[in-house]
Amino acid sequence: MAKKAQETVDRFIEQKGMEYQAEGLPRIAGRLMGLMLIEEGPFGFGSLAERLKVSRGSISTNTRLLESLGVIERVSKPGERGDYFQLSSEPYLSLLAGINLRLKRALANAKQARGGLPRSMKNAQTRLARLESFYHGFIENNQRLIQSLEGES
Amino acid sequence: MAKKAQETVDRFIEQKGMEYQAEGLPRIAGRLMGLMLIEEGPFGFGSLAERLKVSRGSISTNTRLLESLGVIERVSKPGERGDYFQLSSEPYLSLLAGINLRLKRALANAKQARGGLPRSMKNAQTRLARLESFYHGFIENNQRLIQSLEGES
DNA sequence: CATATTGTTTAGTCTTGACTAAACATTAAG
DNA sequence: CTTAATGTTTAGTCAAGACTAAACAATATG
Repeated sequence: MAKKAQETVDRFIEQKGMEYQAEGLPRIAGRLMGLMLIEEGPFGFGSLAERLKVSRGSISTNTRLLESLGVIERVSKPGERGDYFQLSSEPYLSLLAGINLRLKRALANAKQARGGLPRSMKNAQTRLARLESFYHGFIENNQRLIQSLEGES
Repeated sequence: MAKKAQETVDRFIEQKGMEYQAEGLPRIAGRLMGLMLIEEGPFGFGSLAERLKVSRGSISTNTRLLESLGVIERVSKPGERGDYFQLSSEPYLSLLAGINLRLKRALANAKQARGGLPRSMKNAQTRLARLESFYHGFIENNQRLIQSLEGES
């Protein structure tokens, strides 16, 4: 592979690591995503550990994390013993679903609170109603994006 | 205030604390947001420390964090020495702007990577293009939400 | 000036979690 | 059966950061 391409690949992997870290997720999970996005899978368990220079334990933990998020999947190769991993067919669908789940919980909390307040707390009622409307709009947006992604698959 | 209302208020504040923590932010920042959403401001610096039973240092740190996110603002009261805080007029605008900033950075990273890859890596090109399209859709959604919030203000 | 109030900064504690190395259980291969 | 391989779990280390108490600087008040 050309030197420039190799540099591009490595930089992208590290960038994804930093992006994940900025979102409060493990850096290694981000690097795994970066690798799987930019190189050809499926990837063997051991080869991931070697390639990213991390322990097998970290591969185990972080692949299971990404699996639980639905962005990668564990596959098997005929005749091969070990596990292999690859990007899910629609990684972003699962991601959006997870985001919406948390948003819906927050929305429910706000609604519950507003319901428990006396009518006299008018301003609080208004602020909570606005919060709910924001959550609602966000959730709707995501839902639309989910449908458009489902449409093109 | 009715006992039920008080319980509702307290529960909401703690819920917001947990929500913030789940997003990787300090719990106290979430509690501050919860309080300012559900009770009437502006809130004095010292009263915040007492009300939430945390140190003044924590109030200082977390109010400045929320200020930097644009969701609360520091105000002054005529004749009063201390600082007061209240929810910004449009807290969610700033929040959305911050999200879009990070998304745009990630989008730029993906574009840069795709540009640095040889044409021969066709599948990688496709995967990155899809990633970019996802980011693009998400950013557009947020932008639309921002405009609708600006419209109703 | 002396004292009190206010917000920030600093020093230190404590918890959390990311990560590694090694032990482990399971299963395949010889 | 023995050995090797594979993935998970465990024990332990390390760093990051949330939080507190106290020192601090600045300013108002008497």
